[in-house]
Order: sequence, then C-alpha cells, then structure tokens
Amino acid sequence: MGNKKKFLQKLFHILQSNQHEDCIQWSQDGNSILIISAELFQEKVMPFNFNSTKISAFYRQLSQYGFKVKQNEKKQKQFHHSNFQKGNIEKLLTLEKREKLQSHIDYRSSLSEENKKLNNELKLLQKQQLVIQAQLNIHTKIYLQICKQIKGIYNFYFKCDEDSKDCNIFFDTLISVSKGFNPEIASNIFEELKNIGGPISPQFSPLLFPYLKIN
Amino acid sequence: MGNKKKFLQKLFHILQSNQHEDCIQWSQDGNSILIISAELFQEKVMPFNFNSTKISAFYRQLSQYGFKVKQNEKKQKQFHHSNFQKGNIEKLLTLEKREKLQSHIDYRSSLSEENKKLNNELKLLQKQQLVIQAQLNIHTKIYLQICKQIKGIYNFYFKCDEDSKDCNIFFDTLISVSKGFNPEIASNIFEELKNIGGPISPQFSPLLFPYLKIN
DNA sequence: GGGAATATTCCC
DNA sequence: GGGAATATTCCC
Repeated sequence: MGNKKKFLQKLFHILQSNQHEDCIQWSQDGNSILIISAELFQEKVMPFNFNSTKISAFYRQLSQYGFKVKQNEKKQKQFHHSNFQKGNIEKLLTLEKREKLQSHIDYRSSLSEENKKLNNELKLLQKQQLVIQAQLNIHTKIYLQICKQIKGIYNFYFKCDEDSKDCNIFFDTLISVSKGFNPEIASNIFEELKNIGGPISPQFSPLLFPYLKIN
Repeated sequence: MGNKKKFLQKLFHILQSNQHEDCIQWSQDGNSILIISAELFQEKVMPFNFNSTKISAFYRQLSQYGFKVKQNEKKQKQFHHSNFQKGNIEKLLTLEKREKLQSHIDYRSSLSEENKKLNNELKLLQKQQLVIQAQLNIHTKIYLQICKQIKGIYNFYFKCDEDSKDCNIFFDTLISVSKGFNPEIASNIFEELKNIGGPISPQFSPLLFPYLKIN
C-alpha cells in the first residue's frame, strides 16, 4: 500500500539500523543491498513495513525504482542502484522512480502537446490553402480572359494559316468562361493579385508556406 | 494491495455470508451497503481482507467503483450502486470501475488515435499543396507568356493611344520572365496542365481537397 | 524483469 | 469525494 514516497526511506532506515541484519544487509562495499534470507525477510520484515506478505512485491518495487539485481558467489540476491549507498542519505533523496515510469508520464503529456502542435499546423495549412486557392482563381480568370483576347486578335488580323492552327486549338480549349477583356478589368484583377500576393511575390517564402517546396 | 479485480467479489462475499454483520450488512432493501460500525470493520475486517488498516482506503475504493454514499436516519453510512445488490451476482459481474477511471484510460488512447488522424490530415494537406503549387507554377508560365504575346501584338499593330496605355502598364508589369511564345510551347504546357488537373478540372472536387472552399 | 491493472495513500 | 502519486499484484 502506498506509503507515499516512503519506500526508499523505509528501506534505507532498515538497512542503516541493522535491525534485520539476519535477513537484509548492506553489501561489503556499501553499494548494494544484500538479501541474506528471503524467507526470513518476508516473514519478519515485510508485514510490518510494506504491508505485503510477498517478497515479490518488494522485488517489484526495487525494480520500479531502478535497482539492478545480481546473484553473488553465495547465490544471494544483491540489488544495486548508484544513488542508494550505505550512510549516504543525500544521494538517496535525489533518487527518483526509475526512468521507465517517468517516461510513461512524459509520454502522455508529450502526446497531448504533440496534439496541440499538429492542430496548429493543420490550421495553418488550411489557411494557406484558402489563400492559394484565391490566387489560383484569379489566375484562372486572368489567363482565360487573356486567351480570349488573343484569339480575338488572331481571328481578326491573321488568316488562319498552318502555324496559327495549333494556337487556335489551344485557345479554343481554354476559352469557355470569359465574357470579354478590357484594360479596366485587367487592372482590377492585377490590383487584387497584388494585395493577395501573386505566385512570385515574397509571400511565397518558405517561412509562410513551410510545406511548399519552392523551385 | 491489488488483489486484482477481487475487491467487489470479496466485498460481496462478506456481505452475503453475514460473517461480519455486526459491522457491515446489506441495507433493508438489499440495494445498499450499510456500515454498522466503522471501528469494528476497520479492526476486524480490513486487515484480513483488504490489507489496509484504514477504513478510508475502503471508502476510497467504493468511490472508485462508483458507489454513492449517504447517511441514513441513524447516521450510518450507506453506499449504493445500481449493479451491486443483495444476492445478485450477475449484476455484480458487469460492474466496472467507475466511469471517471474508464474515461481516464479512454482519454489516453483517444489522444493517440487523434494524433494518428491529425498526422494523416497533415500528410494529405501537404500532398495537396504540392499539387496546387505545381498548378500555380504552370499558370504563372502560361499567363506570363500569353501576356508577352499580347503585348507584342499590341505594340506591332496598334499605335500607342490613350486606351491601350493601361494595357501596356499591365503587361509591362507582368512580363519579366518569359522568353517567347509559340504554339508548341503552349501545347506542351496545356498537356502538362491536363495531366495534373487544372483549376477547373474535377480534381478540385471537395473530396480531394476537403480544406479548399470551392466557389 | 517489467507492463499493465488494481489498490492504497496522500492531499486538496 | 475524488485527482494524482505511489504501491502491490498479476501476468507475460
């Protein structure tokens, strides 16, 4: 049961006091925990300190706090953690639950942060596409009207010789919408174009449109 | 300690057996849990069944499983849950941890699902923008070249009278890139345009470009 | 050994 | 009363 954040302090205290040295001790060098007798520990220490009757729960906790286990020559379990040392209470206080658990929490919050970012990028892109579409619409108007004008000129001034036939096919295909073309309309369209930013204007900088490859 | 998923079964069993009726019982109508004596329950029942010595832990668990608490006339605590009834083991088996906990888990997985969706939308938009940009580039080429052609025609055939001045300003502004214009180039550009899908082609359907407002 | 579910504690 | 941290259990 969660004696909040007290697991390590409790364990440290047990080891320092030597009150259960028949079942658990500091290792020779003081850098590890030595299990002398798992059975005795389970019987004598567990119930009164950890509210669990199973030593496996104790091992699980050590694992969660980042301890690494080894068997020594005498087949005794030895748990080691670089910040858990005999007499060194300061190091102990900086010790945290093992990285895995931490990264678990990090994962969750990073997920929701990534979500925010993605949403922002999405909104930016949607906005950009509306701008691009507006530009595209204007382009369409411009070139259709220009094409019609050219076709008119071609038809009026040139005989339909071989060379200009391809031109006519091209224009015939494109011209289907526009009604006419005069300087006033052209100027208006151009003004509109300027305000929005044409395809060769600085607004197409990589900064504003990070997903458009400019060539 | 986590006797996995056994909390409710354990509690149910205690109530059904009447073995601790001096401290906990079914209510009169069998739809609630009646705490006769919190002190006695804590002393007699807790340690042997829930591995906690504090009745508050027991209350917390009930709360987590969605039980609602009331004080009855005798100032006794009464915990109620629609699926926890005297003798009704079937209902009990369908009972889940309270909605809050569930939605906690749902939240996490929905977050990662939303992430996938957002990433897909982002990729789609990026793809779309590349297509749009290609179209835009072609448009630019077309209208610049057309404009130059018109300007050539104007210059060649017309005197520069007042009416055509605006036209010349317009064309002068636009013409800055193109080298020339002939039927072959025009046809090539048009072919390219057809393959990619022009601004008035069906490829601009809302399906393919869900973020482009078509008017 | 450690991931994940569940329980317990702490605290607001 | 319930959110959040921590502990314990279960299970692969």
